[in-house]
Amino acid sequence: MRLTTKGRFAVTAMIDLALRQNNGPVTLAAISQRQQISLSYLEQLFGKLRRHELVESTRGPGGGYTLGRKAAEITVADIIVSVDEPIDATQCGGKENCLGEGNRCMTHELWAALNAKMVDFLDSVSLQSLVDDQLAKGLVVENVPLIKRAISSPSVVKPIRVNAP
Amino acid sequence: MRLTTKGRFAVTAMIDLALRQNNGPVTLAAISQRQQISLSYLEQLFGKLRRHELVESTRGPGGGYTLGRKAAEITVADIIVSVDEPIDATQCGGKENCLGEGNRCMTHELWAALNAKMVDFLDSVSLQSLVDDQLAKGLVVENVPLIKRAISSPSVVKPIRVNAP
DNA sequence: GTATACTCGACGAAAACAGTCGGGAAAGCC
DNA sequence: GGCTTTCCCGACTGTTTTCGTCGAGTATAC
Repeated sequence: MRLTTKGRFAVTAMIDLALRQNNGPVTLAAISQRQQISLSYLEQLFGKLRRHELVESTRGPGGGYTLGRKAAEITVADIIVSVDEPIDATQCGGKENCLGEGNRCMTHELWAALNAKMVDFLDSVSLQSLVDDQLAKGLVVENVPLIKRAISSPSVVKPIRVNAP
Repeated sequence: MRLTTKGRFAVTAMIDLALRQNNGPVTLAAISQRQQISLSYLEQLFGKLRRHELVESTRGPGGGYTLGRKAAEITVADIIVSVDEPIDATQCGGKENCLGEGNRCMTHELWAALNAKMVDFLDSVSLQSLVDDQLAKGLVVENVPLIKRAISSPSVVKPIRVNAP
């Protein structure tokens, strides 16, 4: 289990998605704008999330991403493991006799206990609980009118691909 | 809160230290050998741990490191924070108006909840509890006689020098 | 004095991170 | 069909962090 800003981006984006998907699919461009994450980087992360079936995609106009399961059934551990590839933490590769000596790799053993504790913990935190935390804090999810068949509006917010420096 | 292999090394080394310090100070050379961590890298990590007063050092022959407090009073969060400098996780630097708009930085808010949960959790895991886990698992802290010493010896085990140039 | 062991700073290769770019492919709308 | 929207994918680049080395220095014990 590793935890970097990469995992933070993924978790943050997933909370954003969970908060807004009732209006239909959410585009990465919108998340990119709100969370100030590079669109292309989000694409990479969501590619992994999709392959792990945490989100589903819809192409074409009005498309975007939705959660693959209910928010209550997605855990933080799911998200972090999806984007931070496993790369098994033990340098011995799971073998028992890491050192030729009778002494097996102790590092493996010592770390395993804490690692298990952490995975258990992060697996006990659901995406829904984080969403609830936000709502309880009084966060207002403004219903940005996401009308599918809007009259041809003159004010076209064109999401550009390149983010501001 | 960040969690990388660096933190893992530090935690592992601290468990190793806690398991063996009853015989007196433990040298980094011994930890390096047992845990397969580069001696110089350990020196860097323990420099930080010492500056955070998690360990104490004793110079000279028979010297080494001992815990700065009782193992029960050292938490995993203490260790990880010591080696992984803070580098506050929010790109807004804690400011409220990250974006010029009325919308304050949402990323900060969304992440804060989980971050707090994790810090709380890691702060609830003491070094002692990890040590107990190991002992419960039947780990034998053999007093591996790294050198043959005379029967009448001081209470200090002298490990051999590992990295002879 | 000498061996031990911590202390400190500078340096460097390799990996991961964060972001970029360019092109595709499916879907909806005219 | 053509057009736009949006996801999809692989390759590329620059920066930061990891991980480790080296060399010199200081305190302590014998």
